[in-house]
Amino acid sequence: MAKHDPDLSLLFHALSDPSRRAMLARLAAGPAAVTELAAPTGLRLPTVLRHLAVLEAAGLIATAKDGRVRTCAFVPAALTPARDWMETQRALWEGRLDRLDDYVTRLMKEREE
Amino acid sequence: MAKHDPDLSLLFHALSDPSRRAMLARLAAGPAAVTELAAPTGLRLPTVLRHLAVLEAAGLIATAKDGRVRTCAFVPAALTPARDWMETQRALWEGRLDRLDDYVTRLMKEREE
DNA sequence: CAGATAGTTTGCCGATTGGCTAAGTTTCTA
DNA sequence: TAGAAACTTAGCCAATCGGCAAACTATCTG
Repeated sequence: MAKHDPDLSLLFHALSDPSRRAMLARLAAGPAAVTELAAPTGLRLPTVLRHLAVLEAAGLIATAKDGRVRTCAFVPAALTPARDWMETQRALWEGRLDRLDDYVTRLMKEREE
Repeated sequence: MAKHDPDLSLLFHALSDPSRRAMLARLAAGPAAVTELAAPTGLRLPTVLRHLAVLEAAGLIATAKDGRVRTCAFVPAALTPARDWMETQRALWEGRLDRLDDYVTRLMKEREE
């Protein structure tokens, strides 16, 4: 129980840190340079760079270097696997309710006989 | 940049482990006892208990002890903050596109003059 | 060319994580 | 009531995490 869905693990892990979520939120409003992302966090550049590496490994951002400036951009499509997984859980849950419903209905019918 | 949304951090962190996701998936199909959850994972009971503690701290499951058996149940509503956060990011992103669109439109108009 | 700018790499630190074994505790059940 | 069943607690371990300072590498800009 460990090898499956490594992407999903990377994704949820990337989202589990407030600083990373803050950077993502900033990037969702438009691309930004590393220093620009670091400013509001109060974190040092090396720390920010590592957060960005985590986000990039999860596919949540894409970066490119132009001159001495690295520009980062949000990749919203990366969120869909997470959304899909949660939706699957909900569907499973609803399926369970349906089956419970069926069960109850069957019980009622049997009682009628 | 650390105090905000502690719940969201707990939530995403809880979802970032494959064993925990597997347990949640099992629970989405209906309540189960601790040993029952442990079986398919290949993990020892103490390890499973700690995973369950993480899930419960995130509000993703509720547990209750009846006799010597602890029964665990999925709490699907706990997923909504995560879903909402992702939806907010998407909305921000779309807002950005709209603004880009406005910008382009304005440029075109200026060019016409 | 001499700074200043913007990243980047390296290496350290304490805290947290995910795993285990061993040794309880509580609750059935024969 | 003796033993099995089902957790539970305590404590250990290696690996990862999130943070930092210091030193280095490019790339502008005056």
